[in-house]
Amino acid sequence: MKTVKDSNPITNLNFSAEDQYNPETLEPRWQSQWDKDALYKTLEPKANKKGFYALSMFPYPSGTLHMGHVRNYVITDVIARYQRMKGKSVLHPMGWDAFGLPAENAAIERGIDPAEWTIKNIEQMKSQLKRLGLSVDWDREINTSDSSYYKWTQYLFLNLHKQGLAYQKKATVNWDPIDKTVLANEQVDAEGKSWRSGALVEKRELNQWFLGITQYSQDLLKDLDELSGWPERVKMMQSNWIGKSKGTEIKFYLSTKKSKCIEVFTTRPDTLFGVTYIVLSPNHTLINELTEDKKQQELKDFRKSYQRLRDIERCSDTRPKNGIFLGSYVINPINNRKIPVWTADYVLSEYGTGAVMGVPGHDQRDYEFASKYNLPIEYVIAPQNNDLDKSKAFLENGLLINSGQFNNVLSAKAKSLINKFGFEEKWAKVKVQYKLRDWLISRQRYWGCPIPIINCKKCGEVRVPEKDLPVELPASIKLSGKGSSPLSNTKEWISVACPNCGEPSQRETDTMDTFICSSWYFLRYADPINDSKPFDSNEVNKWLPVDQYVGGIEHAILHLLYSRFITKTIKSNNLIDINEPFKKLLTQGMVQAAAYKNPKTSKYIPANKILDKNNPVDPDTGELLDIIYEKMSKSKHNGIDPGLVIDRYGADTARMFILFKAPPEKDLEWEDTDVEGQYRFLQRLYKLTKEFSHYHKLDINKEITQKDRNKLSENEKDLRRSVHNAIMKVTEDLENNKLNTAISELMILTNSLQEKIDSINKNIALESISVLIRLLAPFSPHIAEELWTKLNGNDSIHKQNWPELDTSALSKDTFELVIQINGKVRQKINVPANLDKEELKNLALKDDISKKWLEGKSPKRVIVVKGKLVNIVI
RNA sequence: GGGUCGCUAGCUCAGCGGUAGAGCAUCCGGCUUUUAACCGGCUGGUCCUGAGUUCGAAUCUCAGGCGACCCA
Repeated sequence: MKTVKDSNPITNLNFSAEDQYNPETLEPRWQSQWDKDALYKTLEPKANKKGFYALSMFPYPSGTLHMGHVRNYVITDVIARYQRMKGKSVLHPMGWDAFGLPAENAAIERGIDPAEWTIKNIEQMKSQLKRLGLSVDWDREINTSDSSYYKWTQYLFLNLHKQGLAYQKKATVNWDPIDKTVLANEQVDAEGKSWRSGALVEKRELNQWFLGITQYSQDLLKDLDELSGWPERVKMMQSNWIGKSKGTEIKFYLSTKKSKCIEVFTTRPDTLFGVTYIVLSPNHTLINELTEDKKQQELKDFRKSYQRLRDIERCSDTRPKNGIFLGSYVINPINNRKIPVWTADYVLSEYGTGAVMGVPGHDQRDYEFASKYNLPIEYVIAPQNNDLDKSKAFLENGLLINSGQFNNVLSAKAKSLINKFGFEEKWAKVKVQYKLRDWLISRQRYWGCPIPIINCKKCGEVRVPEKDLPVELPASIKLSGKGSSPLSNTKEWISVACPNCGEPSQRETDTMDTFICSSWYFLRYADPINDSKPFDSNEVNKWLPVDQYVGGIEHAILHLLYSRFITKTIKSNNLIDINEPFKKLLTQGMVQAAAYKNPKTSKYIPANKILDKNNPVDPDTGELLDIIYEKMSKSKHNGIDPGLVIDRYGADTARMFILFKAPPEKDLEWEDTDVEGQYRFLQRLYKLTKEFSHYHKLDINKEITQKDRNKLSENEKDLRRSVHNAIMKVTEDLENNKLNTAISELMILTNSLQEKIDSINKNIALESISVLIRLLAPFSPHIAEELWTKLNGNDSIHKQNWPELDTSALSKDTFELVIQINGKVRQKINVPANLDKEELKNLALKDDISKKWLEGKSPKRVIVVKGKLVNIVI
């Protein structure tokens, strides 16, 4: 169009309505065709070749698909489709994390059966999901709340029980007063609120089931090193969560009773001379014994106030610390000094030994505590170079002072000397401490996987025999949401004969944390309908580990840590070969949208009530509103329904937008105008191809011969360079999950194609279009398939090979040589590509510009970068 | 307080020693059997700041600023 007029100019022609890009009809048509052809059925990996496993974190079936889901599944889908075109057998499954509270809440609030509610929601979400055109093999769909699945969750639980990794103990637990259930620590947020109900969490003592994840602390930490395909920050978060610290356990014997001692854990044995008091956590096992009679009431009161505090708050550096003196003393083993025993709210019973040594001179929290209660502050470490500032705690390492035989020793050295000394004297031993706690899995809830244990008066806790699995949830029971576990009210279900002795016994009425269900689902996908075992090892070993796992950053710690843990326990049972379940991890960012907030009232105003989006005002008060980009949510009135976007623009546009707008791991801001931009891009490509196929009945399946290649015009060479440049860039970007820039490259190629299409050989044009739509296929599968068909391509485009890069097409005959004078660009000249350094130098020096700058003098220095520039230093 | 990652066009991002780029948006023009328009074109930049290394720094080093996340 731009240069040579073609006899058949193919732009600006008019087509009838049915020829317009119409995703509304085109997309469902292809979706049902793909279904009919079973196009996305999982193919067996070729012999001795591992398949590619592309996995999205499966959704909770809430009933409504939101943009976060769309982003997650589309990212994974692009990766799956790309790998298929690269010739891999791909496993790309989908399922439902279907147990959990919302179903139960629906039952309580509206009397709906949780199972029915769940199934209805799954149907609804599945049909919404299908509109996205995902290349999912739905034959492998799983549902964790279906007994065909949870039978095997129970089976795996029994294995854990056999290994001693599932056990009961009394525990102070987080009690959610709204949901009336126990929460794991991880389900309590930094503000001490339930992650689901938002209620302020309380403390209670109950008998609970735990999984012994702490037995794997070391492995879970160490094996993070294997995970080179994980984001650093996720690994760091896991590492922090596991929280390894090396330190010393030190015994402080009672001053009155030489046989009894308090053990404390410290990472700073070098400060032992500076201990001026000991603090027990308010729940410490020795606390009653160490409290004077007249202080018992005070202790009771103190504990009461302590109960209400949340862990995070208690340990916070900024909060005032409270404590009481218990009235007894212990002896510091290194200097035989008598020091008082206190209790305080800043010491956690769950961590370490539940007791700490107070070193106010060298610990911030101890310093504040000591200052508040007028306890002596002693300095035993001094900085090497500066003076010691006695107005605050000195936290760093340094030289020991006031420390007897250890004076003038450096902290690091002193630590090992004191450890050794204490070890010989039998009051110290080196210990590795982890912050990680065992995983509390009991839930006093109905809609979860029943724990397959029978409590017998004679035999104790007895495993349900494997042949009796699954222990099914009793159907249609009344749920009130009040009191203890709903299962404890189902008399018939509970009563059962002990499998050991046959005596009347009772079933366990707690159900499992849903995180257990989701800790092995990625294994089940490999063999989803096996009814004789959870999965066949051969099937698992064909696909696992997951090659690319995609999901939200909110699962950086819990779900991923639990899945790693369960995988390791299954491996130790020799059921699978893998040590780590997820080879590469992509944590996608949130989908955000503009929310309009009145800064005075903190109220969010729905967008449809705002007339001018650039200067939003409150429709009621006329006050100016803040525009904030926040995660889509009902309360902020900024949610955008994916269904409506697909109605209006089609799934391909929705996919393109969500992939293009930001790199996958970053937050994405929804912008209507940008969605339209994507729609226009697809429409332009559609029209271009459509018109081309209308005028040129060429065979897309025919290869261009080398002979023809040798006769290419400059324009044709340029286009071919763009084509292969796009192949290179898009491929690289896909390999690195840089999906946004990949789409940008597709646009660049489209523009360059459009510019040249009328002035070049039509076979070359067709070849370029063929490459372009194949590169587009993973991103926009429907339109790519439609255009492929329009061009009479063989079979489905999704069964085509990924375009191959011809690096020779990238090279140019000439290039633009930059001439710099003293590092500044002064001239650009076109030169042949094959010149060597000397020739380039001479060419540059001969140029008028250089002569002008040199004024007849010779240059101080000339730097030549081949294929790029010459820098003349004067 | 410590750590990690960012800061490049209005927006989202590439570039990571050698010519500052893409897409979208804006703006202008054209076309029309347009009305989710389309086509063409033009704008637009102290590459957060300062110092250093270098023939040459957006890129490397150091210091500072701002922001996000994690830990305390």
